[in-house]
Amino acid sequence: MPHSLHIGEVATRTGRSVHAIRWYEAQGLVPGVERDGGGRRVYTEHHVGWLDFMDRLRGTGMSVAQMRAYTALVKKGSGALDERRTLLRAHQARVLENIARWTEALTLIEAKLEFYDEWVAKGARPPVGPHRRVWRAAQRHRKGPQKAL
Amino acid sequence: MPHSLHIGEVATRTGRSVHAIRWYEAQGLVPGVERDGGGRRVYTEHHVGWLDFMDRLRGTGMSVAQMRAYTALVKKGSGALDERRTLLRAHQARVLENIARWTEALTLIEAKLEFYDEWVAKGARPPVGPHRRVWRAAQRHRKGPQKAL
DNA sequence: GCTTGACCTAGAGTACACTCTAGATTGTTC
DNA sequence: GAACAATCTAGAGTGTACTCTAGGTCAAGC
Repeated sequence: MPHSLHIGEVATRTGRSVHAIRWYEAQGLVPGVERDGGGRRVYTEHHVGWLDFMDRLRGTGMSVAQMRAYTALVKKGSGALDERRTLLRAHQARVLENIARWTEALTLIEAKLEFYDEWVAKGARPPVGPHRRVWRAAQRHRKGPQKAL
Repeated sequence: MPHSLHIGEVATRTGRSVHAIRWYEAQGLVPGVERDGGGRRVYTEHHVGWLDFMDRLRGTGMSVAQMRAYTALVKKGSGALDERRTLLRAHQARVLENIARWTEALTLIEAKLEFYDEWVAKGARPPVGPHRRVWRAAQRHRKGPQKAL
């Protein structure tokens, strides 16, 4: 007998607004939501876990459209396992790429901060030495246009 | 004598559209753009570098409003060095947080993929063992609501 | 049985960051 | 000097992901 929850509790537990949870359901991102006699949505722990996972996907830049596709595959059951794997692996690759991109940008930001620190310490703009070297090395890795996230 | 560029070349070099570059300028994100006799924007290598840096900031989730603030400080010159550092350090902290968040999500995605791999290999849904352990460990790290990016 | 709070639906509104259109001007090439 | 490409301005339109409003229903406590 799974303990059942109303939407308000789910909102508290997942840290999302009631509106957002209903909107997610309308977008096809929350399968298996039952209703009680009065027409109110009834959730279980399972839904809380699912919503948390959805947040992980969203929080790593997966679009709602892709989350919808993934959710649809999960609804299909074990027949769509391969497709589920493919979708998730594609996302994994994107996450890896993004971590790499963010890490590279971090190096640049750190170099700039060191440059500023030196500037403040010396009271004069330092020669653009190591800072600029880091920068140019980073530029070389930029093959083409980068889409923002 | 810095080689000068028109907006089209800058667009090609930075991988952004001509529209986007003009829009960035209108948003106060590109200081020091001169005009030629015919009213056309004239850029130098320096602007290309600046735009690339702006892309790094955008690509790591800095909002246009914050980029505008940073650009304004740069325009002010060495008097606003401290504020520049503060702003950039705050962004550095956000980038670090995000890398951590993405890395954590990656672990989860990997666990789910392993679970799927096992499922496919065995032909039956495996007991939710190590996969679920990783998951729960990750859940414990989630203190509260997480904003998507 | 009446108030109060949580819930319901449908749809409008918002924030952000572009992206594109229209109509005009400028510079170059034949 | 005509054609054509590239540029200009002002402003409208787009996509994404919510976020909120309006107007109503339902259930529990007094």
